[in-house]
Order: sequence, then C-alpha cells, then structure tokens
Amino acid sequence: MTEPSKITSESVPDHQPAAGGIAARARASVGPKYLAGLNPEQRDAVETLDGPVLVLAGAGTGKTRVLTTRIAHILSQGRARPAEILSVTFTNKAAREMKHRLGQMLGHAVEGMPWLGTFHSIGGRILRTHAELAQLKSNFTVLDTDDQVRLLKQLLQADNIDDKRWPARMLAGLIDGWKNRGLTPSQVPPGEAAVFANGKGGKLYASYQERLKILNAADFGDLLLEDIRIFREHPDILRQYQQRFKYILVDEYQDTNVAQYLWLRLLSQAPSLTSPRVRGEVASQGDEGEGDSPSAALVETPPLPASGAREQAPHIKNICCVGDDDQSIYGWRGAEVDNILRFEHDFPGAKVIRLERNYRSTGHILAAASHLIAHNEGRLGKTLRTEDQDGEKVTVTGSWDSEEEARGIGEEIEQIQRKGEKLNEIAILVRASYQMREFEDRFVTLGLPYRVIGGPRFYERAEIRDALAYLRVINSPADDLAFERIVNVPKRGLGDATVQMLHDHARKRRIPLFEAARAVVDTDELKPKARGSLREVVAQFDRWRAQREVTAHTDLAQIVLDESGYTEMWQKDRSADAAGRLENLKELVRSMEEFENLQGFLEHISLVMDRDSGADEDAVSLMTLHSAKGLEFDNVFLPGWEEGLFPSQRTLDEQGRAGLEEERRLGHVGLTRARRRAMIYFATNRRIHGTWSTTIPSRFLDELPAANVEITESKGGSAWGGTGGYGASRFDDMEAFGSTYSTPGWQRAQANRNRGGGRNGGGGSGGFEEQTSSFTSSASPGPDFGSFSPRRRGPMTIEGELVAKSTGTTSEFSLSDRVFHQKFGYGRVTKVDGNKLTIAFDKAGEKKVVDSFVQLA
DNA sequence: AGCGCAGAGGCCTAA
DNA sequence: CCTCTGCGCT
Repeated sequence: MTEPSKITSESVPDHQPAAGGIAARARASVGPKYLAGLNPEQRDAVETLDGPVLVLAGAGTGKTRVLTTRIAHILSQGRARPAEILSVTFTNKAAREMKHRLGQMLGHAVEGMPWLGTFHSIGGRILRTHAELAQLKSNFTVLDTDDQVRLLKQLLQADNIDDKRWPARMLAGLIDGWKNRGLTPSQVPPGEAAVFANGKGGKLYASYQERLKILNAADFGDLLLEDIRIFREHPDILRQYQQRFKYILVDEYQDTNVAQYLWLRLLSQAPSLTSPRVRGEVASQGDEGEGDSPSAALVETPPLPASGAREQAPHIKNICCVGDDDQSIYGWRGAEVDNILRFEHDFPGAKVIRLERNYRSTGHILAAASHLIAHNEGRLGKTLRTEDQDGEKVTVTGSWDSEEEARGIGEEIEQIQRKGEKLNEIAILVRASYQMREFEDRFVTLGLPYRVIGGPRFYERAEIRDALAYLRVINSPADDLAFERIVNVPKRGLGDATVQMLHDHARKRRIPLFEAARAVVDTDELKPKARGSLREVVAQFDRWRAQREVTAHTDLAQIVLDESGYTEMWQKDRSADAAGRLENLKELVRSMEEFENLQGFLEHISLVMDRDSGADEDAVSLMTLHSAKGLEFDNVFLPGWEEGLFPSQRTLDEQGRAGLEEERRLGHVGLTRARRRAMIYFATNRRIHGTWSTTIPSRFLDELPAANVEITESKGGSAWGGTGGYGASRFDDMEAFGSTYSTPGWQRAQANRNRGGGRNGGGGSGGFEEQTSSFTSSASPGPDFGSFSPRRRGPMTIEGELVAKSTGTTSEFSLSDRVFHQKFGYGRVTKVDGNKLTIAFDKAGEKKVVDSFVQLA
C-alpha cells in the first residue's frame, strides 16, 4: 500500500523551471481535475502522500481545501478506501464542512468515510467498541461539564469537603486538565494532586473515575484517555486500528492537547513494525503507579521511534497534520502549541509545507492582522501575502459605551444591507458571550435577523437536559445522574428525603438508584404517598423500556414526554419562556429522526455542539472569536477591544505573557475572518458584573499598523450629547465624554496626563485641546506611563505607530476645503480641530475623520 | 415537600 | 445584571 516513493501522481513531464517544489509545480498543469486551481504549495501538500507531512497553513490559505483534496486524491489514486482514512477535526462544524466539500468533489455523498469526525466522536466510537476494557458498557453515557460538576459535588459532600472553599468546578477543571495531559489518577504528580482540598485532589480524581464506571458514564476527556489506555494495554487492538488506518489527517493541529497527541501517535505508527515498540510501551506503563515525574505522560510515554535516535527507522505512517500556530487559541483547555512546534522532531523525516498565500482578505486587512500577530514572540513565523487589492482600511471606532457600540454597529449593518449585501456576509465577533446580549437586544428592536452561533448550546437548556435525562434512564438504567435529575420533575412528591434514602439504599447494596427505587417500593421504608409515586415512576420506565423494542424512537420520546407529565408541566407554566421550551422539546424530538435509534441519538447528542437552525435564512451572525475560527465573512465587526475584556484580564492574570500572546492570536483570528471589511470597536464604558466601569482601549489597537487603519467616529452618535457634530467647546464642558472619542493613542496619553495631574476621572476628564496636544507626546512614554495600566506594559514604542501617522498638531486643511476620502468619497470640511476634521461628504453625510485619511480634492 | 425570598458570587473561551 | 444556594415559612 504505501511504498515509500516520493513521486506520487502519474508522471508528468518536468518541464518547468526548477526550484523548491518544482515537481509539484510541474504537475500543476496536468492531472486530475480536482487538482486544478491549486497553487504549487497546496498541490505539494495534497500530493505528498507518503510519510509525515506538516502543513503550516495561515489563515485563509486554503487549508480545508487541501485537506479535502488530499482525501480525494488518496481515494482516486486507489491508495486507500474511504474506511481506511482517519480524518479528525475539533468541531462538528469542521467535520461537516469537510464531508460536504468532499461530497461535492467526489460527486457523491461520503457515507463511506466513517472515520471522518471530531476527536471526541471518533474517540467515543472506539471506546464504545471496547467499552468493557474500560469497565463500561457500550451504551455508556457521555457526561457534559454540568453532569461532571454535579457528580463531583456529590463526591465532595461524601468526603465532607467544604465546597465553598473547594468548589466542585475547580476540581472539575483540574481533572479536565489532567485528562487533557493524558494523566490517569495514578499518574498525576503528587504535588499537583495536593493542591485541592489539602491533598485530597488525587484521591478524588480516582474516586470520580470509579463513580463514572458505576454510572456507566464517561466524560469528554475519557473518550480519548481511555482509548489511549486500551491501546497501551492491548497491543492487538491498537494494531488492528493501525492496520485499518492507512492515512491519517488532522485538522487544526495547533489545538491538539497532549492526550490527543498521544492518541494520534499511537495510531500513526506503522502496524507491522510497531508491535515490539508497543509492548515496550506497555512495560513502561506498567510502573505508572508511583513516583512518576510531573510530566509523566509527556516525557515518558512516547517511546515512539520518533522521539529518539534510538530507533533507526521511523515507522510512522502517512499522517498529515494541518495547522497554524498563529491560530492557536485553545491553550486554556490544554492545547499544546508545542505539538506543532515539535512536529518535525516527533515525526522524523516530516515534510513541512507552508501555505502563505491568502485567498481571503484584502491587503489592508491582511497587513493589519499580520502586523498585529508579529508582536508575538513564540511563533514559527509565516508571512501571509495576497494578490488581492488593498481594499478598505480596517476601521477603529470608539464609542461612549457598549450600548452606543451596539447602536453604531446596528446602523452600519443597515447601511451595508442597503447597499444590497447579504446579512449572511456579516458577522459580529465578540470576546465573551455576555457581550452578545446587547447586540441581540439591538437587533430585536431594529428587526434585524440574526443568529447566534455556538451560544448557549441547545442541549444545555434545562428542558432539553430533562428530556434527555428521561431517555438516558431508559437507555442506561445505571445512569443515576439522569435518574436523579428527573425523579421529581415534574413534581411527584419525591424530594430530597426520598432521594437521600434511595442513595443510602443504593450505596449499601451497590446497585443503581433506579434498582434501589424498585426494591424500596416493596418495603415500607417510605411514606405511602412517596411510595406510590415512586412505584409509578418505576413502572413507567419499565413500560417505556418494553415499548422501546416495538416503537420508533421518536415516537417513544414523545410518549415519554407526554406520559411523564413533562410536557404538561410546561403547558401549565405561564412564564414567558414556557412556549419556547415546548418548542425546543418538539425540535428535540424532530432532531431524533436523523438517528437510527435511541442509542445512536444519545451517543451523538452530547458531542454535537451546534444547533443549526435556519442556516439558510439571511441573517447576521453573532458569535465568539473562538467559534469564528474557520469561518469567513465579507464584513466583520470586532467590538469590545478594551483592556480587561480583550485582552481578557483573567487570561493575563492566569497565563501571563503566554496568555497575552494567545489573546493576540485571537485578535489575529478575528481580523483574518474578514474578506473585505474589518471594523474594530471599543467603548469607554462597559458594564462589568452589572456595574458600569470605565475602560481603556485595548493595547492591540496600538499594535495595528497606522497605514492600514482608519479611525472613524461612531455612527450611533446620539450619545455624544445629542448631535452629530462635535467641537472643542462641547467637550470642554462635558468631562465625561472627554476621552471617549479619542484614538487609542490619545486615550493613553490622556490617562497618562490625568494621572500625572492628579486628576482622577478614570481617564474621563480633560479637555479636547489637551487631548490633541498630548497626542504626539504619547509616543514617548511619560514617567508614570505604566502606572495606569492594569498590568505592566511592554515597551511603549509601538504606541507611536498608530499615533504617529494620525498625529499632527495642526491640520493642513482648513474650513470648506474640498477633500477626497478613500471610503467616503468627496466632501467639504466643516470643522477643523487639530488633525481631526469634520467633513460633510456628498454621499456619506457628515463624518469625523483624521486628516491623514483625506486629501485635497 | 415546596415555595418564595434574600444574599452571594460570577463573566472568558469549548467538546 | 443574573443565577444559584440556603433558609424559613406554609
């Protein structure tokens, strides 16, 4: 199958001038039609089928296209059958997209690609196949974060640990972190295990795992971690998968965590040659009991040929990882950028291909994004280039507060809409999901259709979780968490006392709650009323389980919801959202149709993150920067570029410099989502925890190159005192507005000045002239410059970049000059204020712009 | 058992 | 600002 020849496609005359990537370029003119239109690097990435390949694909360089074309190529070359290709992504969205594109390319649906999916879904599938080796049954439940926390809470209670001091959430985070690093309870470094509850952390992790087995449940981390364990302990099983997967493709490799990395490494070894190696691994794992080094999993585990010179032949099969270190934004959930940085070391003989030609964004946008990301130190370094025109500059707009920001963006959107552009081509990308609300409110009043992507997940809603709990109990009677959730929903008179009693009973007899209930019903331990209710519940579930055999799963679900009284509960509820909840329940039942049976549905539901309602309607997309990765839009709004929010203070506090760099990558991701227009906003006042606070513009604004950025005024200008115009006089007596409308540079200078002068307006005081004049001086840091910043800031030199260009103490323009503006067209100057001009544009109306952006007409 | 209220704590990002 | 918890009352 995989002979080590480097030339893969049908031979083609090598007639092109030669340099690196010649072969690929040569072939570019001929070949299968799916190769047409690929650039030489892309083509190289598609056609290098043998051995490890790392494709460093910058934003918008055709990453997905390469992946899908590569699969098509493998298939059409007869190198492997669809079922022999393992292709992993992080999100369902990405997986779906790949399936979709493959379908288009191959001209038929891709049911034949059973191993194309997310890490979690594929990991889960493998685990189900060998569930018994992890002390589970194949119908195990996947617990989400909520279940996880509830379970841990129970454990903490059982151990008499004060969950005020030691919140279950924190423990959940720790356990997640350990699992992300591939650590089983016994492998957790003692020092780390001790940080929780005075040393009980490790023990709690262990008992949590035990509880999971009893509940016949796994959490997200287990879906990979248990696979790894099974692979290590059962070389024969590992070999079976190694033989099956002839090709491995990995999307977003920069986001892989240690566990995913280990999982991939195990699978990427060539089967026939690995068995001794694997056995070696098992041996090395055998002593995992005690005294492991802190990074046990990292250091000790991968005794792959790759990791050392000790092995002569790199028996690594054809793995192709695609990623972009500049888009690594999941460090907080254990992603190891190191994985991508170390690739060549881990997979010796790896070919590294860089995709640097961007097909998405215009020159200004790309330049702004590149310039921003260039402030990061830890990167492999890529230079994105485009052959597109410069296009419009990235705009930066200051607003008084977040409401005005939303208003301004709303207006801008309406304007775009008036130009005839699709709402589908507009996205608002926020740092934190709580920012979304303001936009939703605004859009509702405007009647602007929008959709929230990746917001509160469908299955996280209470009614959905309740409904699922019913189904889970039917499917897996040992699922105590689910049973507990619904035993008294709707109210049946089975309160805490009863549940506590069941718990005791269950623990004593080591049986699930449900079985305990069945047993208790026959005793007189409960009061008649509770006893009757409980008996009814047990009988209902027995009945439903029996019906399951003869009833379609969608019908069964409907029956369960109706007979349990759950539907009725919401019908009686007169609160505002009851109707919506009923609607959601209907939607849930409807969505079950896509699955073959109840089991299949439950397997997927916890892993499927996105609810995809109405994707075909024309609507503005609202989402977090994180969930925007991989998407693109003509128009992208980036609100909330303020210190504390973006970059997030918490990230800075917790991760320091690394955190800052990750935030910056997030900014880079945001900007590179835009094809034609990127519009950044910052507000001077924002609600934090419900109280208004004054904020400072994000340092990232200063890191944007002046040449590609334009400072504009908010269009939601009414908050500026009621009129669109502005003037020194106005700001003189409106202290609060003083700094709101400045460029970032101003604002810094302003804050600086205020500190110096001992005024405390939170940066909000100071007259207009003052701002203007201090504009230039901000390029050189004042003595106490750093003091107003929440964190110590880096060298201030960057400050000058944005400032310098737009700085000018006096403008060369004067009143009623006829001017031209790249974006707004022709207009007449109606007011001059330092370097800020107010111009009445013929078409765009009155605008405030910095003079360097206009020229005399 | 169940309801309503007051107080506390959280808002980062995700499968 | 919003949700969750615990408490006291019915």
